[in-house]
Amino acid sequence: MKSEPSTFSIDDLARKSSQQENWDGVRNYQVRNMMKNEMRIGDKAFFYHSSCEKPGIVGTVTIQAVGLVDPTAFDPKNPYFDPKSDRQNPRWYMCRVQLTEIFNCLISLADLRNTDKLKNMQILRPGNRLSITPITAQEWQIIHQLTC
DNA sequence: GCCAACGTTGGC
DNA sequence: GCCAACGTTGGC
Repeated sequence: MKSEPSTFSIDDLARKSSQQENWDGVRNYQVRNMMKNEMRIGDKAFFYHSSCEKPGIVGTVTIQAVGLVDPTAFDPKNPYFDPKSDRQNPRWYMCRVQLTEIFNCLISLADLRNTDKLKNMQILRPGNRLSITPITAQEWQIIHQLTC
């Protein structure tokens, strides 16, 4: 799960007293469908910092809730406001994540690219623009072996 | 700031 | 349903 650390970093998540946060503001249909239909409570995800000086994986989260209506779409003052979504017929959904691990060191994008067994990961494909992408159990294990 | 690689929009 | 134009993402 990608987030721009200037908007919401893993440290921001750690500062929450509950160490939980709604993953709101997603305005992409494929990603919405993942949060609405494919994610399951208890699923684990890597937290990835994107569009920053050192892009890469900084820790892991556990999914606490799935398929929640995203209320930011209803608020005209919210940057993620979408007039085409209304409470009777919501267009956008979110999930809720809980902080699980913060890695001692970053697993950089270069580290991921340099790992042969990860070369088919969706996030490494050219033009990948989805803020959430599925990974396999094997990829989960291999990435954990890159931690220090 | 550049640019590739998308996704979205809207006219037809 | 097609497709051009436009907007966004995100690494570099």
